[in-house]
Amino acid sequence: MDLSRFTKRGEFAWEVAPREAMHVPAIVYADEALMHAMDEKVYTQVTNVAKLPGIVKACYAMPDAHWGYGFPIGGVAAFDPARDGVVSAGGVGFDISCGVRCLHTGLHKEDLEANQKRLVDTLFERIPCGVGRTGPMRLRRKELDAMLSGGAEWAVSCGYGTRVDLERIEERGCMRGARAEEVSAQAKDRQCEQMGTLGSGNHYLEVQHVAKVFDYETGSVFGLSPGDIVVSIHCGSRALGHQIGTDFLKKMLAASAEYGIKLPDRELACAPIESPLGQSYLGAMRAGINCALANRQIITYLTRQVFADVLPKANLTLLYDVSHNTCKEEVHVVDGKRMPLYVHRKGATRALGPGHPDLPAAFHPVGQPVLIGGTMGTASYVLVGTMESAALSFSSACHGAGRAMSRHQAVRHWRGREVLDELATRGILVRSPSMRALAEEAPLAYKDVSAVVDAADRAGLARKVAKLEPVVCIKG
DNA sequence: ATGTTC
Repeated sequence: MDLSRFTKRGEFAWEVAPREAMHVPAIVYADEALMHAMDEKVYTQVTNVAKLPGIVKACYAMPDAHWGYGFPIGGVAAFDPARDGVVSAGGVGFDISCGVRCLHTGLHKEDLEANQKRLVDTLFERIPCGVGRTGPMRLRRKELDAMLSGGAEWAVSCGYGTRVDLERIEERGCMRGARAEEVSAQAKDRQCEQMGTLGSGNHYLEVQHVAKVFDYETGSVFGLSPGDIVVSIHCGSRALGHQIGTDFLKKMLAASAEYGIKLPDRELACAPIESPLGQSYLGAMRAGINCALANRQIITYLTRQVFADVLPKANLTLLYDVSHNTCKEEVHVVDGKRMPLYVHRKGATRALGPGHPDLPAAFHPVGQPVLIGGTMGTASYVLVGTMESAALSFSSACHGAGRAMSRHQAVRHWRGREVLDELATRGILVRSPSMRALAEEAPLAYKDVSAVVDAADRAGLARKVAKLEPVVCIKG
């Protein structure tokens, strides 16, 4: 990316002052090396979003930002409903409420040694993954609607976990204000057999060990010590979220003209928050959030069954479950005034600081666990939310490594079998229904997740707590 | 991300 258009604001923040139709500045958080390597499209997209009606304060890009549909992936933007602020389907993304859930196992690295192969094979056998795979249940319309209203709370009421799990899920497992009736029949039909499935692309289930702890005090509050075994699940709302995105993009494109919104890019199609279409999308999108929360809860249930068979000593309890593709109503301070805003986070993790009322009591002294998914060959990180991120990024941080190479390029560079074998020599056992998917997801097709996390840490978006390294990975 | 292109 050409840096000459940015003004440096400290070592890790780069600002574009409002120009042309921009209402607010655009700010990218990254170090100089990540800035140089960053997709040129991030500049175009982050400055385009700054032109949308009702945007407040600034449009942000996280250190892992790259080219997305309309908004960059790694983008954060907040809109004021009282000043014609908008909601955008492309600002949430197609995989509504894609997120990461991390589970303690109570096991230590040595406990795995004799069972690693059996564990990966059993997980692969029992956890449906890959394009179009169906899950362990088929929901009738009424049950599906209950799921869309209830999220993980619904899943627990069906026996997929306990109420203790809900405490450690964003929104306590249920996004309020969901409107199942705003979700199309097509979206529901596509989803009815997909609950409890991982999906494809960068989605995965990994068994990881805590390779390093940077902050022992917070690590102890999070229950993370060196050598501990954890399970991380990265997936979202499957076909349902994708269909909601497709349905509403079409409606928003037609409506943008009707509402007199001048779009800098058709992909930024949106509707005023206070309009019937804006409210309809928010209701459907919240139903999509509940679908993702329920999905991760059911996958957790399946994972617990696998551990009960393979490593019965294990006890899987939630550290936390947090999304990185949402639009949520939150109160933030802008120009010294507290106001309700609609915060879009697309490939950006909510990262609440210490004492925030939306956090469970256990996290009040330190802040929210911020779960950063890596690639199958590298590392994942657990960060903790800071007080200063409220002013820096509407309490948001990065979400992963971010792609450095397109899927198409990756397939030309590597063969899936090579990737699999190379990882196996490093002690990482991977299973996937698709060799092509493994080539697409080759670790080197991603940016260096450690550099991304360091930049987020140094910028003050969130602080490093622990580094997780994979042992076993199920990839869609 | 996605019944990997209505």
